[in-house]
Formats: sequence, C-alpha cells, structure tokens
Amino acid sequence: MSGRRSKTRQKILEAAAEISRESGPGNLSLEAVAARAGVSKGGLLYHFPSKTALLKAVVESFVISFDEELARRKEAKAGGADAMLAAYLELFVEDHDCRRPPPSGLLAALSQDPDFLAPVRKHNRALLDRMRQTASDPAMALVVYLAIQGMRGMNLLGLDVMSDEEFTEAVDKLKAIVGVA
Amino acid sequence: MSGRRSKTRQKILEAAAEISRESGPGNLSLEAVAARAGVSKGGLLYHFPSKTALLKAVVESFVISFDEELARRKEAKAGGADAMLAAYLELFVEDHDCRRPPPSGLLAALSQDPDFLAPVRKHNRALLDRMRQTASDPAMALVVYLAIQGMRGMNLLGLDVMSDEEFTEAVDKLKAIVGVA
DNA sequence: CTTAGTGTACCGTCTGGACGGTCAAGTCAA
DNA sequence: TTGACTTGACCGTCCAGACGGTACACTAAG
Repeated sequence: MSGRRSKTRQKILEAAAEISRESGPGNLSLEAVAARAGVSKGGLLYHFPSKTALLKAVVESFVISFDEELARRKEAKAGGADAMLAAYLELFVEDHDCRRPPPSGLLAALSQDPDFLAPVRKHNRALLDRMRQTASDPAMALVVYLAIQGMRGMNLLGLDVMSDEEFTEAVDKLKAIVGVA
Repeated sequence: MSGRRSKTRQKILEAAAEISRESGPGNLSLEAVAARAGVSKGGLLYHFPSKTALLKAVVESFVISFDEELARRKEAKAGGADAMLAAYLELFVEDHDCRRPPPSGLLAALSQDPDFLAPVRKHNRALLDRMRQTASDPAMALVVYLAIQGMRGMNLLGLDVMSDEEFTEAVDKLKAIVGVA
C-alpha cells in the first residue's frame, strides 16, 4: 500500500498545498503539514525524507495530473486545427468554475528554491509547442496561450482582479478566437 | 537626508530584491539583506523597524514606481482610443528589453504573507479600469491585458518559456490588435 | 570659543523561538 | 517474526527582533 499513490502520501501533498495557501508559501513547516495531514512529523519524513523531497513531489504531482487531464480532454476532441488550444482553454475554464483552489504548493516550492519549478517550465514549453503546431494563426495562438497563462498566474499569485462577468467576457472572446461554439 | 528617498533605504530595497532572486523568496533574511546592502543588521532595522515593514515597503515602492512610469508614458501619448492599453504595452516591452530583472521582492512579500500583495491587486484593478474605459473593443482589451499579465507573471515566476522570436511575434500581434505602428 | 545637549544614522551582540532533520522505540498486519 | 509504517523526544542551526552602544552633526547656553 505504499508507492506513489499511498493514501497518506496524498493527504500530505494536499495538506502542504493548504498550509501554503493559508499561512503563506514561505511559512510552510513540516510540523504544520504533518499536523494538517493527521500524521506525526516522523511519519511525514518517512514518506518524504526531506523538505526538498516533499516540494519536488508537490511540483511533480501538479505537472502529472495536469498533463493527464489535458490528454483526456484532447483525445475527446480528436484534433482539428486549434484542437490543443481549445482543449487547454476548456480545461482551464472547467478547473476555474469547479472553484478549484490554486495549486499553491507551487509557490511554496518556488519560495524555497526557484529551480524547483524547472519541471513546470519544461511542461509549459511542451504545451506551447503542441499548441503552436496545430494552430491556424500561430501568433494568435501565442496571444491566447499568454492570456490563459495570465489568468492562471494571477490566480496563483492571489492577484485575481476580474469580476465574474469580465471573466466570462474574456473566455468568450478567447473561444471566439479559437473557434469554438 | 532621511525619509522615503534616503540612499541607504534604496540600497536596502534593491538588496532585498536581489537576495530574493538569488536565494529564493523564502530565504530572505534580514542579515543577508543587510550584508548585501553594506549595512549592519541594526542599521537595517533602523530604517525598517521589522521584516514586515521592509516587505511592505518593497511592494509599495514597486507599485509607485510603476505608476509613475506609466503616467509619464500615458501623458506622452495624449489619449485617443486604446491609449492606455498602448501605454501599458509599450512600458512592458521597454522594461523587458532593458533586461530589467523581475521584481522578485514581490515574491518575497507574497511568500511571507499573501496579504502583502493587496496594494498590487488594487493597482491592477485600477489599471484594468482605466484601460477598459478607453478601449475600442472591451473584450479584446481584456485579452490584451491578460496576455501582458501572462508574460509579466511568467517572468516573475521564472517560467518564461518563449524564445526571443516568439516574444516579438506576440508583441507585434498585440500591437496590431491595439492599433500601433 | 567651548561645552553640554539633542537628534540622526548606524553598529554588533544576545536571546528566545521556530524549524529541519535524526533516532530509538513502538504498533500491527501478513 | 518480519518489515512496513508511525511516533514523539531530541539536537543543532538559523533568524527576527531587542538592546545598549558609537559616531557625527548641529544648536545653543555660558
């Protein structure tokens, strides 16, 4: 019952994200995470031998789950032009109105050491490549990609500033650009 | 020779940003900042009575200098339609190819306590309002704003992923949308 | 001119607390 | 019994902030 998918492991990763969101990414302590996850500090360190290991896992789990979700959505769409772009937009919107909390664990990782985000950079680059390959207007694809990243980034940083109306206005415009009903 | 514009004060604020960039936003210690700024710890605490005060000042100084810069640029343009949008885009581009380092101090503040970014949120909201008021296509203004925020955000997070060619491609597209030669 | 007084800028040490990580011991299912 | 899993006490380090200084400029009374 161990390995990448252990129940406790998952609890710990979630707890880390919550603590980061509530206390600030820089105030993420192993003790706090352990308590939140209902585990002792020793127990936490059994699963993640160091804080570094924990934060790496946080980032990795984010990238992986995002990729899986996107792949499923892309498959369902069966790729015409701008299919990838549309899938990305769709995933973003759905995540957003599921009121899913921002992946604050990323900030905790960044806070400790900016290099921890390297996998995310790699992931983003790959995503952008795939979107541009099938794009009808590559420059516009860039703009759409950036706009979505903008919303995700602002949300992550707690700098969300748009009203709900503006949000749907923006999304509708993006959908129109990408060519989705 | 004191007040908001003291030489030492400025050195300290810059040092804080540099330390944050190099050691990670969460590893910003007063001692390190003091050393970097060529001041003792006591000296630092004379200017900023607490770490909180220092971080607040970092954020404040960022917002203020950005606003000043934008105002100057807006004035030079004398507002037609989309003038604000154009000014913002122009300021962003110039900042970018001045190779100006990202304002990492913001991350240090966020890292300590997300609420510290409240002034930035307020600033962003005001900016968006002013841009939408003079926008020829409000929805498109939203998209342009988001795209720029996207680039700024990714840059801040160290998640920049675009090549120089892609950068100019994106900027050119945005300029075309805003209607600038 | 001198001497005492005042305020600004800065220095360096100390302490209490928080935190990352270790470890010996314990639990319990297979 | 073995081995995966968990515990909580403990250690060393780092750091924010307090504090008691120093140095210098300026002012003003004697």
